[in-house]
Amino acid sequence: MSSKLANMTKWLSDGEQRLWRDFLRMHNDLWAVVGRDLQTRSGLSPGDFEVLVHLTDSAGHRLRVTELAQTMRWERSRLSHQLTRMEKRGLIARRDCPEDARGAFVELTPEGLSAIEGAAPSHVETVRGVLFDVLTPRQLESLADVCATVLAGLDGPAPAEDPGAGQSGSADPGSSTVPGMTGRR
Amino acid sequence: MSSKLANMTKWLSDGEQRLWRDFLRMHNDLWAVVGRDLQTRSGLSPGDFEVLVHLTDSAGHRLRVTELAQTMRWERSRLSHQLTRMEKRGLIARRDCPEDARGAFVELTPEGLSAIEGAAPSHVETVRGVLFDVLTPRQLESLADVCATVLAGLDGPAPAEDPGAGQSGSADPGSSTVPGMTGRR
DNA sequence: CCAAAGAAGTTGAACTTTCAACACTCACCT
DNA sequence: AGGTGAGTGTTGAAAGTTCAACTTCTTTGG
Repeated sequence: MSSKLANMTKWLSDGEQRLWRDFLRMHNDLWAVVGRDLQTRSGLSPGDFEVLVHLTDSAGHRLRVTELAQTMRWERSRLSHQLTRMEKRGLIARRDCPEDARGAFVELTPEGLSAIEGAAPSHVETVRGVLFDVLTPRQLESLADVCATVLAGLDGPAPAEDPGAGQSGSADPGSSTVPGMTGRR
Repeated sequence: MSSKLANMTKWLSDGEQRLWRDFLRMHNDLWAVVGRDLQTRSGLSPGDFEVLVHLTDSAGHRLRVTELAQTMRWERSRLSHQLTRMEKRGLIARRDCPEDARGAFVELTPEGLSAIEGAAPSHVETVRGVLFDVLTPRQLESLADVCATVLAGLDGPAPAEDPGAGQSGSADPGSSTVPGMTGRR
């Protein structure tokens, strides 16, 4: 038996392992704080808030369901359930789409608008408190750099196959009033 | 009197907003890849894997439930449900605790051990592929620094101003064979 | 024009996570 | 003793997520 060549794993070093755990834990704890703040101070779940953010950011405060799902990187089904719950609470409304009878618009209601306007200040404060206020400008720069690099690695690493993955222009017109999120789970 | 001081929000700048979104997206996408790999290549959920990691790391391959929950930062209830599912699949076993009749041990079974041994190589490979292979040593250093700072801020957020932010002994005996995680969700 | 393929959204069932009890045991106090 | 308060772990229901159909409409190609 030629014992070693084929499947040796290059394990993580101690430092790598610590970094990986810390990285996960950082997000975990940070997100827990932010999510709890949102929930308790505004009665919105992170999912609620994210939907409202994207609607607020969009022209006419309305979006096609699929477009919203792609922006949020949620499955359409998950979003549909979420929208049903939010519709029940009056935060959004569904509208028929004249151009494509299969489709539907999601529209921000006045209630939804005031909900996010009420939630945003405290949310921003929390985000500052856990991230922007504790890191130096240099650290923030590094973090931005790391994020960009990792995301680039995830978006375009066409390894060997899978023709249908091209996500080209990262059209993310970060715009108006309220800070954004991207889900978890 | 300065009229409008009370409730002005200091919003996020464009750059801050972009960083915040990218940060969340980075974790999101990265975690999606890692989780999917785990699930499809080993039949283990991230939760399964994390439980197994911590049991593998512990003396005697057994831990008290609360200890495990604290390490993982899961609620006891969530862990209990998770353990029930894993017990059904034979990955772990529950044992009575002689010292404290209220308590219980969770123990790694042979099946659990071989499950994680089978899963680990591919998992490590994936983690390298999305993180350690795409970042330079300098970037990794920065990231480690950022993680440490943010975590310190979350752990000991002395509400008022605290000049000497203590770096207490974060006793994390990162030890044996397998890389760790910390749960999402 | 019509059948087949495909896209948009929704739905129901299974699964996971959260939340609020619950049962049981321990530790302390008089 | 014996009562009370706290700690350990489990449970059931509600909320949220995933997965695989399914319905409806659009597009494509003969």
